[in-house]
Amino acid sequence: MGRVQTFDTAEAVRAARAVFWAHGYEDASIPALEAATGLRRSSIYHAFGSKRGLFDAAVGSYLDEVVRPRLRPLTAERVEPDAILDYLRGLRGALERAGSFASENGCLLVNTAGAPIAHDQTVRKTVADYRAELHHAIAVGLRAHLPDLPDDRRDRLADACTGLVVSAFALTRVDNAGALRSLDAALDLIAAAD
Amino acid sequence: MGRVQTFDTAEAVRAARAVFWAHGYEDASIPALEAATGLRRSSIYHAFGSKRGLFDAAVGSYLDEVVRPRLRPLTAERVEPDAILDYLRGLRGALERAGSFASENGCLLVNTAGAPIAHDQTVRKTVADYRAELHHAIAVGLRAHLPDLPDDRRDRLADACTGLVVSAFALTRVDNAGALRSLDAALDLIAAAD
DNA sequence: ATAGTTTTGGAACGATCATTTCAATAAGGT
DNA sequence: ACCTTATTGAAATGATCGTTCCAAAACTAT
Repeated sequence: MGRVQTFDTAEAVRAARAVFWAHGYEDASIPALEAATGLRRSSIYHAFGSKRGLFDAAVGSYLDEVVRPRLRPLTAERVEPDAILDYLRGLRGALERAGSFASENGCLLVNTAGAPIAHDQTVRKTVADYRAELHHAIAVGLRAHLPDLPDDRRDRLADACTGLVVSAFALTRVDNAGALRSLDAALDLIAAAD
Repeated sequence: MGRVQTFDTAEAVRAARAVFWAHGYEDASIPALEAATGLRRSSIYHAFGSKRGLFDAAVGSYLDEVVRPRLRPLTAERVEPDAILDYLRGLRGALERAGSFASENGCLLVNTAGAPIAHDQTVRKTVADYRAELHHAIAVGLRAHLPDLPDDRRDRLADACTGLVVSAFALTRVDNAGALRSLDAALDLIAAAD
């Protein structure tokens, strides 16, 4: 055994994640990634192989540390009846804070969906899987909130809520007020289904 | 008067528009724009000043030739009761055709919303205005379809439909089926409000 | 035809991009 | 303390980026 890695991989990926999140894959330059992670090119290439490798790691970290923790109350063993409302309100709160990272940058994966790198097959699948995961969590949350709603109606309501969450993410950077209206519309739909 | 411009400006802008639409602002290279328009750099820079100038022209052309024609039946003097349904179904039809330009590339402005260039103030406003225009047209269409619906309820329904249209555009490149579900959810909401 | 003006082709610009290379450095394991 | 192996710093690679420049070509107006 020789020298051991001095930096924390997860920490470096988190730092890179923020850069990709804010600037997108193509505009996240190696110098910017160096500055954010505190690593030199050589270390980055040694640890992740390529810019793309680092991006993939960042996406994995985003799913594990950002997306899924937020979704957990909706997918846990026992789901509280108001978990879906808490989720949407929590998201609204995050997007509401003017100048916050979330309100300025939305969702890493939704941004990616419209970016050039989305022509890549693997990336497409990642984003599509993310949408499915989001939809599933929302559907489970709706079942706990509205146990008497027929399955097909609940699934349609989940489609609407999922779409509205996606649109809030897609819009927030450019039209924060519009993004909040999307989330309010989702909360309204759920209230109306009671 | 000297030599007159040999190419058709509107035609060149249309060609450039397709490049920006498919690849995004930052990944639309000058060589690609030259190839698409059939113009040399010098002509492009002479006519539009910069890549950004060409992009702005492309966005204007997109609004005038793509967005507003589609929205016209919703904003005309007389609005047919089913105009809003026709709009959503027409959009669905366009996104449904696998491999079509629309299904592969969504909306130029929604893609732009998540791209790096969206940090530019002017671009932000353009996209926000677009969303407002879309929302207004949808609200007018809903008024013709559901004249008895109270104003506040109609406005909320318009928020939901607008958001779902945006999410369909945001998703289609990466998850076409998910995009269609968003539009179906919008059609469902309108049907349920009858 | 000629003069005057604009467009155009082609080459060159400096800047920045992602990636590679390699020697110097650092830190286990023995 | 030594040897081995991995990490790191720094410089260089070739490619491509958006932009500029200028002389040659093209066309209108007189």
